[in-house]
Amino acid sequence: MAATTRERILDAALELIQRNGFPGTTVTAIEERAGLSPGSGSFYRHFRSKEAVFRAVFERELERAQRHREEFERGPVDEPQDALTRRFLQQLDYMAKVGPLINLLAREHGRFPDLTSRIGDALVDRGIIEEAWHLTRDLPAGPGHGDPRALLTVVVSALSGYHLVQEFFGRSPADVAPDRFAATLAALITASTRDQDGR
Amino acid sequence: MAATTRERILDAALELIQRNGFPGTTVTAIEERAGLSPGSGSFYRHFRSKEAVFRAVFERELERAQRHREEFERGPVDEPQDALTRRFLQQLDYMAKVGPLINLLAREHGRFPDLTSRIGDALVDRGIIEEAWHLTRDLPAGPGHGDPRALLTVVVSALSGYHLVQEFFGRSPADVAPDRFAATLAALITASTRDQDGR
DNA sequence: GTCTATAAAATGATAGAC
DNA sequence: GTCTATCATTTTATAGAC
Repeated sequence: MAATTRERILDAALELIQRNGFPGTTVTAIEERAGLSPGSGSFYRHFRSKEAVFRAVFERELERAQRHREEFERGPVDEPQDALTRRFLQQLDYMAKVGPLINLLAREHGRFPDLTSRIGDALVDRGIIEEAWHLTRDLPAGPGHGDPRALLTVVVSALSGYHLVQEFFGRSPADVAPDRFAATLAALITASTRDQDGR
Repeated sequence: MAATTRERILDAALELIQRNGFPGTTVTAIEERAGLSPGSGSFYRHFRSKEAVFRAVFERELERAQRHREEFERGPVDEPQDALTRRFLQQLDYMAKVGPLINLLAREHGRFPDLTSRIGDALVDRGIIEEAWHLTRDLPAGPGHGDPRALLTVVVSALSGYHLVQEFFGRSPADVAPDRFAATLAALITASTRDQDGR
């Protein structure tokens, strides 16, 4: 443990920026939450500026996201029918773990465009690629649907939307729990695929 | 036309708060964008405080959202097969129209909890109810799926997610256009429903 | 590495002339 | 209803003692 001051500052900045945004977070508040004397300027022994700490927070969260994704990719997903459901639940779990990064994005997209596009690569694009991989593996005959790419878009949109609605409003659309949501999404995919297979 | 100063201030505040958030928007910047002398304080002849103008902006956007929804509900949706696709495209269009409100939410949820829950009622809950209504009407035998409520959650999540990803990153997941997305989502629903009907 | 003290700028808000 | 001028406060950031 033994968190260094630098780490406590990063924790404090992440927490506060998630809640209040970048302009809404003062250096004084960060110092206070990090256990430093508020207004003392001790912050500046560790970071050059407020923007510098934001970028450092961002980098740390992006690395965490990479690590979560790696352990996620090693997870066992080999069963035939329920594989999709479990896969979707894992994706939701992953989104919850990288929630801080998504919150930073939701608040500050536009302020630091360079960072925004890097989140896009890390979350959405890698999410798409990985989902494509698992869909082709988990479905009996692969995605037999007419437009596999659009199918991916639907899946990624549904997972993202479910997470974000929960994040913004504190509850899911229609108050349906994650497992119920995931099972229904999986059922839609498999039913449609079977249908298109011409059974 | 002939926008009053009050309306120009509301426009300026909406624009700036969407981009920079509430704490990131200064009264001076609002004045400048509204054609007033920046830093003059003329703003305060029209609004008591920065919070007051935020609330006024919010109310105006909420009223606009209600109006958009009313004309939306009067739209003709009576064809059998493509009705769902067109319905989903209308929903996406509606989300684009109430985009400002969604942006205010994404940025400032948590700062004004009373306003957040009102957006939730107006957008998500009314969206759910209306979607339920149209699903039961547009599908041949009604939603034959095993869990109609979870199906609604999937639909609303997918539509919300598609919109928000586009909002945050400037492009849809996997770069699939709205009509392709809507058609695929509709195909999923109808295929699944037929399947459950036991044909 | 943290503190006190403080500089320099920005910001929310007000007073009063026109 | 808008302007100039201004105030009080907050905020970013620095200097120097310990």
